[in-house]
Amino acid sequence: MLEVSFIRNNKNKVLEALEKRRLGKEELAVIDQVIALDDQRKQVQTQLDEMLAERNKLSKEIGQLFKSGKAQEANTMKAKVAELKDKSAGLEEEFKSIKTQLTASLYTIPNVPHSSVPAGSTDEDNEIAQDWDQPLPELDHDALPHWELAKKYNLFNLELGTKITGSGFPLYRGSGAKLQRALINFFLDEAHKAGYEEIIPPLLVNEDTARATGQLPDKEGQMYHAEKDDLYLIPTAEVPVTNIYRDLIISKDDFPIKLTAYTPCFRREAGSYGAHVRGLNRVHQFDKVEIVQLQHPDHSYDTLNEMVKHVEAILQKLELPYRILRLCGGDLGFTSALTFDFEVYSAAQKRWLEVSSVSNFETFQSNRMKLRFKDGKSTRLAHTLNGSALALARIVAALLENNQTSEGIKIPAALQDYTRFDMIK
RNA sequence: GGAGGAGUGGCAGAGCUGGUUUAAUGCACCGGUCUUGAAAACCGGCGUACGAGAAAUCGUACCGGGGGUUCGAAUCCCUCCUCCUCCGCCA
Repeated sequence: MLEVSFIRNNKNKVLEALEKRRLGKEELAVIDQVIALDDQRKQVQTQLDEMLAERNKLSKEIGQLFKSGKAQEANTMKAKVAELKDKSAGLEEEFKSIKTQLTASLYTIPNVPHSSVPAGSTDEDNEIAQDWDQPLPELDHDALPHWELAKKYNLFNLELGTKITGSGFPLYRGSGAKLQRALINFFLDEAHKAGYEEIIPPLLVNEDTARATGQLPDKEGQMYHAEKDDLYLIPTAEVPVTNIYRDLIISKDDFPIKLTAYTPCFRREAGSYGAHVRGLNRVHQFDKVEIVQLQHPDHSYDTLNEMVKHVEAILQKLELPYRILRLCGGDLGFTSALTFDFEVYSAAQKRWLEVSSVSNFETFQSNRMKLRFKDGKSTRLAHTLNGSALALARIVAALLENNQTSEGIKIPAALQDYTRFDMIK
């Protein structure tokens, strides 16, 4: 979330930025509410602090009086302090209530978009930052979409997933399962070569963790919730991995911190059925290798760029046609300041599929999770970034479709070391 | 799951028969003196957040989380969480 001090000092900038996100007048009004609440908070705190100081002082005196045997005087003073206590109790209530309201308001304010974020409302307004400049693959007219290929070569089975769990939980088998494992190892090795430390995090997280990265409050609907234990299944490894550094003050010299993790990801994706979500296009459980970086504010955009290049290099090795989108204000995630989406071309479906999202959250997450660093004498919030490198399900869809031949499905050269086969037959 | 023990500042570790403890002390860390340089020694500094103030500085809160008793709580009570030991179960 944004810092109140930032909102106070940059009110107009914040308002302009939020307009870029296409927020309505009501949502913009929250900025003034926040400032008003903060004014109240300060006023009440000043009064309360004075009262408590007085109480502390008198209590000490009472102690002294008892020690020197002046019980009579001490008892009169006790009554006085008791009175003071009643007043301060009321004030404390008020203070807590204001702070609760303030926090609740702050939670509704999304991140300020970076100046380079284009105006726009929907995904149609996203800017193509880097287009695919070669001809797109053209398949024979009898080319199959990946869900048909899956049946033909026995690679994954959606009906079995539905039988075991429900729709959107694919079951991979045979070469399909091997391909999945190969991709995970390939992605992890690429991250390792780029200097990321590998993490295997818990897949269930508590409320504090989900709140720190921005999944809670308000986005409960996205996550599966194990109610009995009040734990959430992670929608991305970003959540547990970034939270490693929750409530920590690190040194400036620790930057950059680079972490990677493979995890399954669970997303409820309520209410989306139809042709455009067939096969692996949109599922409730998918595998993903995530990269996370913590960086000094002065260098986070260089880091974002580096992460974009990392994802790009992987897609090139997989020989997949891809393009990079700069998300517009309306499509930008709640917590992000700047996001680049990667899409690969899936040749049988003849459409672009989102396979990665690389974002700089600046201090939005670090403020929530109190992730700071020492910069000389001052303590400052760090910048957090993350990106998918990469999400598997749709990569698999594109690989299968684009590489189908009459003899079988070709495996890209870079992956053959991992699959140990060069063709799915 | 059963029984017992424990959670204190970056770490170690006192305090826990409630009131000069504003959390002792040591280590680590930072600055200084000394030294050709370093080490050692010595001196000083050394948490976070918020508030008041031009500033110096002062104040408030925080001893696992939450609540309570009291004029006053690290210290007493309740509750939750976590860790350790033993027993049981188990990949």
